[in-house]
Amino acid sequence: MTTQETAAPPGRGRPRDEKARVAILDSAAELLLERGLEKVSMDAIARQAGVSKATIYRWWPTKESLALDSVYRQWSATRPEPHQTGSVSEDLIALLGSWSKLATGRPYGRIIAALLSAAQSDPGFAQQYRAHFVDQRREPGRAILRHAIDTGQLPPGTDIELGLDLLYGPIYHRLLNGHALINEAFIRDVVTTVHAGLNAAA
Amino acid sequence: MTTQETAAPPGRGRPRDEKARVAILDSAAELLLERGLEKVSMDAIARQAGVSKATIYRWWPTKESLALDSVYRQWSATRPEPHQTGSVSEDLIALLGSWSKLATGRPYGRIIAALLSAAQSDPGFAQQYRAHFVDQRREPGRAILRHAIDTGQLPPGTDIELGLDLLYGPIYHRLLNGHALINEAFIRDVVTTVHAGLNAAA
Amino acid sequence: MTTQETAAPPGRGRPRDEKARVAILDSAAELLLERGLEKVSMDAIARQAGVSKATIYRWWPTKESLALDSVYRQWSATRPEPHQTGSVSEDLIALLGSWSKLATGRPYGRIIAALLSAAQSDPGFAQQYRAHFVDQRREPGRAILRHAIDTGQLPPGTDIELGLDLLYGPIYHRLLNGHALINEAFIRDVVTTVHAGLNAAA
Amino acid sequence: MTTQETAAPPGRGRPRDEKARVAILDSAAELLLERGLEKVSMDAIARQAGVSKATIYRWWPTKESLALDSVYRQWSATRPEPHQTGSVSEDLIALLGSWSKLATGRPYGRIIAALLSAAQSDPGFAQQYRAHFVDQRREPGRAILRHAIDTGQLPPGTDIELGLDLLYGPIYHRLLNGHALINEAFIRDVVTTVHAGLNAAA
DNA sequence: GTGTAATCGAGACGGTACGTCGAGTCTTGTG
DNA sequence: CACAAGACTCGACGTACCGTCTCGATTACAC
Repeated sequence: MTTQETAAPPGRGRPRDEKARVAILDSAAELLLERGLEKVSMDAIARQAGVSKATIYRWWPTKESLALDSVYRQWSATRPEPHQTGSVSEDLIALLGSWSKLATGRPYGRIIAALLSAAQSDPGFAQQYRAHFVDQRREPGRAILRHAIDTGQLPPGTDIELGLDLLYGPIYHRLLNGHALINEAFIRDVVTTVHAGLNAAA
Repeated sequence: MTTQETAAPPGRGRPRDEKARVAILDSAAELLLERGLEKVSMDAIARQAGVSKATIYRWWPTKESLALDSVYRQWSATRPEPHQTGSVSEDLIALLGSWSKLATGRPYGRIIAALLSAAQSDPGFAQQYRAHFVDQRREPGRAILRHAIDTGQLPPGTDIELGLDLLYGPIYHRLLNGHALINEAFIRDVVTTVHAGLNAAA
Repeated sequence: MTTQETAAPPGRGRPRDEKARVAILDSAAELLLERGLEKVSMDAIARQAGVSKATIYRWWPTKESLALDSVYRQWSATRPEPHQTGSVSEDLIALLGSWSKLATGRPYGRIIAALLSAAQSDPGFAQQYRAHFVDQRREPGRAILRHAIDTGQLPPGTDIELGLDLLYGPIYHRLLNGHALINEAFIRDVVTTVHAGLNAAA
Repeated sequence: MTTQETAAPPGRGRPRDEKARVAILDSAAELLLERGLEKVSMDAIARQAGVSKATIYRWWPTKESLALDSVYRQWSATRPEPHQTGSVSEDLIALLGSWSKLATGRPYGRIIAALLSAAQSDPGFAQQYRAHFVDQRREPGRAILRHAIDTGQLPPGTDIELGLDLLYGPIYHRLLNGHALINEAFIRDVVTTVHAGLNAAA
């Protein structure tokens, strides 16, 4: 689930200090939200976590990978029950609404932007980023769209990946560019329009 | 149009060296495309431009602002005539298609991502970024949508800003996340679906 | 008297601005005494003098040469009449006393030290420094010693240059090292001891 | 004996790299003698020593303090046995002669001048300079003069500090001003005259 | 008066070094 | 082994001066 090996094999030597791991992730998250990725130094994280810098580097190769794990951990902690109402629109609005609330509730936007930026020049990191943040988020949406096709709320030939981009894209767009607010009405409008469009365009 | 003041009053003192200005912008663009923002140093840009670092800092406060001007200059150079066919869909496809070709033709994506990331922590820079890259891009789209409403191709109450987010969002989403290709079919699908959705949802 | 050519041949072109020359020398002296040579920038001198930097460089090749002229001008302004009493000791005490008062009255020490330091690596400047500060100061002392030999207050074979070093050396030593005070008693002791020594050693 | 703290308590953390310390001091000395203080950059010293600039700044706050340690180290290495012959004059000539040979053997003069200059504007540095170069040098001379008083070669009331200034001052004077040579004859003349003077003036 | 020639203020320029900061590595001793 | 402490390399940062250069504007003398 995280970037690095989960642990050493059985029990050779001193075992990994779990408290240190948690302290690092928590300190990182806190500092990242407070200052943003590029304004947070590894020394600061180490100091805040009461941990040696070497200990961080033993488990995370770069600041970015630590940030990724750190934020992912926070986002995973608040995983809301995807309440299936049966209606595509309502399910999507619930899904995207709760996620957008999470994303905009604290300054995650700039961490996401920084990770996104780092991913542009590092294919390996890009893959990790997508695995944790893109795929993980798209999967429940994909399930809802699939279910919608099965129940006839969307035509059989519907391009699910296109649909997901049409749903997530606009929200990410506003999240990153900040040119307009992300509120419930916007989420509702996006879902409604895309739903209608996918039905009509078939 | 650029970041800094256009010039001092009339002619007091030695005038700004226009050749240096162009050399800086060109060198910056070249290096940025080659390596990405964070891997390009001001020293490298200065060296490449045959210019002193102080001269760069005299006119651009940060590397980011230079990158912004530099990329904007390149994008402005290739401003294609938005050929109005009269059909919303065709006009939008032409607009978004030519832009996406420009954006994906060279590794602009990572520069955009870096600028976006910088904008998250600097409101002043965010405003500049939006003025140059967001607003500038949305305006022709906005014109097309307005015209579509006038000609009855879209219902009168259509939310234009929502429409623009639905059109640009998915493309930016793929550009930045790289989880799927941006090709003509995708552009066409986005436009078609959004057009249909805006008509149906009214 | 100064470092640079006194003027252009006859009168072709705009003549040198005398007010600027004085303003530069005065501003330099003021700033030098206030901050010391290495903490004073040419820009600061130019600003203070209400003069362009180029104007300074037109007449003085380096900051050091300007400092030399500037301090020399101040020291020359207060040239006290060397009142010949007829007694070697009294004449020397008067000479060295008035000079040491001048030198210690304001922080000239650090300017002298800086000039001295600059002279170590630049033979041309060293020569100028000596001409203005060393020779100029030794000459009246030399006259007194010569007169002392003529009047029998010092033996005929007295090494005058040695005597001058024995007189000036200790004062400079305290001026530069600051390990002990330079007061009238010290001057008197130096003169008395050296006078006695030169007489006894013959 | 040096500028910085000798070490951290016992053994916490990686110990200071002794090889780096020596390499820095040696490289500094070499470059300083070659070019003089102001023409040597910290980068050059770091490069020559095969060391990072940060490592230098960790242990020496300024270039001047490094130069001081560096030169002091060299001067300490060649500490000649002060051979007591019993004669004040001979002892002093031996002492001052060997020191002046050391000081003039290589271009230490300009480094001394530069340190002296730096000391003029920084009381803390001035104190360090005096501790290393002035006091350290005066002490053996002081011992000789004290012994001379004890053995009746100098009168009981002799002002030792005055004597030291009369001895060292002229030599420093010639060293820094370069208006005349420092040779054995000069040293002998200085010592003889001062010795005679101190005896006669009492 | 009208060149002609040198001056001046303003300020941009190339260059060099500064001293600092952060990333990531390495080297100790301790648990 | 893991880990705390902390020294280390590397490379970039943004700033400060230096000394040079282009401007346009001024001020004299020579014609």
